[in-house]
Amino acid sequence: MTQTSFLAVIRLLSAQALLEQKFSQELGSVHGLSLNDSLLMMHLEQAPLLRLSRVDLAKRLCVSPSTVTRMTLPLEKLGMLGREADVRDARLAYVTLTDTGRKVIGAARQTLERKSKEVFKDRWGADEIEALADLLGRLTASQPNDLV
Amino acid sequence: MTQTSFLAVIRLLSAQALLEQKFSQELGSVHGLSLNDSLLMMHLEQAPLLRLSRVDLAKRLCVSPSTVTRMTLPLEKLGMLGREADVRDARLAYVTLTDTGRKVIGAARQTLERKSKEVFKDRWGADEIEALADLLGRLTASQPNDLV
DNA sequence: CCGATATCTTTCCGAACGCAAGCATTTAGC
DNA sequence: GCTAAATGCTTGCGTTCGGAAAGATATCGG
Repeated sequence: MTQTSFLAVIRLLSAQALLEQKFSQELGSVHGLSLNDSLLMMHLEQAPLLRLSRVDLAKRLCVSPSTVTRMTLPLEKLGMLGREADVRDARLAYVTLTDTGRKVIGAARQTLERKSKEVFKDRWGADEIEALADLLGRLTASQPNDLV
Repeated sequence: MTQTSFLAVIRLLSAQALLEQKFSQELGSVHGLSLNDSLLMMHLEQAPLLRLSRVDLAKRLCVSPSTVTRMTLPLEKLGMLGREADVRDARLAYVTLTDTGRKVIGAARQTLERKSKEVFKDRWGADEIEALADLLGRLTASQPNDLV
C-alpha cells in the first residue's frame, strides 16, 4: 500500500525530468537560454521595476546565491540583463531586465507556450489542465511570489 | 492572457525545484543517496528480475546513458548495485539491485514517504492529493514504465 | 559469409551547481 | 560611537551532468 502523497511526489519528479528534456534543447538552440535562465528572466519580467536582488532571485528559483551570480554573468555580457545599485543599501546589486532582455524572453516565452500546448495535446481536456495548474499552484504558493 | 498549459508547466518546474531542495539534503546525509540515485534504485526494485539495462534506466530517468554509468559506479562499489551480463547479448551490462541495495532503498523510501506527507500536511485534502497524483500520472504515462 | 548499419557502454571534455570561505556593508546592542 | 552579528554578493573547489567520440557486439541485406 503506497501513500498517495508519495506517489504524487515521485510522479512530479519524473514529470519534471520529462519536461526538461523536451524543452531544454529547443530553448537553448533557438534562444540561447537554459530553462533556469528563462525562469529567472520571467521573474524579472513581473517584478515591480523589472529588477530583483540576487538573493531574492535565488529564493524564487530555489538555487544558491552563487548560482544566480554565475547565471547572470553571461546574460549581462549579452546585454539581456543589467546591474543596478540601491541608493540606501550599497550591498544590494539588483539584476535588471533590459529592453533586449524583454524581447528575448518574450520570444522564448512563445516557444515555451507552444511546447506546453504540445504536452497536453492528446487526451487532455481544458478542465483537466486547469485542475493540474491549480493544484500545482497550491504547492508553489508556499514560496515567495509565485510566477505568472 | 496566459495559457493554462503554460501555467501548469511553469508551476510544475517551480514545484520540482522546491521539492528537490526539501528532500535532497536529508536523503543525502541520512542514506547517502541523491534523489536520482533513489529513483534509479526504485526502478530496479519493481523490475522483473531486479535488473535493468543501462539504456533502459537512462530512458526511465530521462538522463543520458553516460550519467547512468557514472551514477552506478559508486553505488556498485558500496555493494548496493551489481553487474550482470546477458547470455544472448554481450553488449548488455545489466544493473542489478543487491540485498544490501534493497535494504537501503527501503529505508530511503520511508524517508521520502515521511517528507512527502509533510509537503501536503497543511491545506490539502486526501481527495486533492489523489487528484494531483492522478493528473501527474497522465503526464508520466507517456514514458516507458511508470514508477510505483 | 561479409560488409554496412544499429545498439550498448564507457571515457573525455566543457558547462552548471552547492557549499564553504571571504569581503563589504548594514543593523543591533550597549 | 563602537563592537558584534547579520545580510548581500562573489570566488574557489569538488561534484554532477550532457554531448561527442570510440570500442565492442549484434543485426540486416545481399
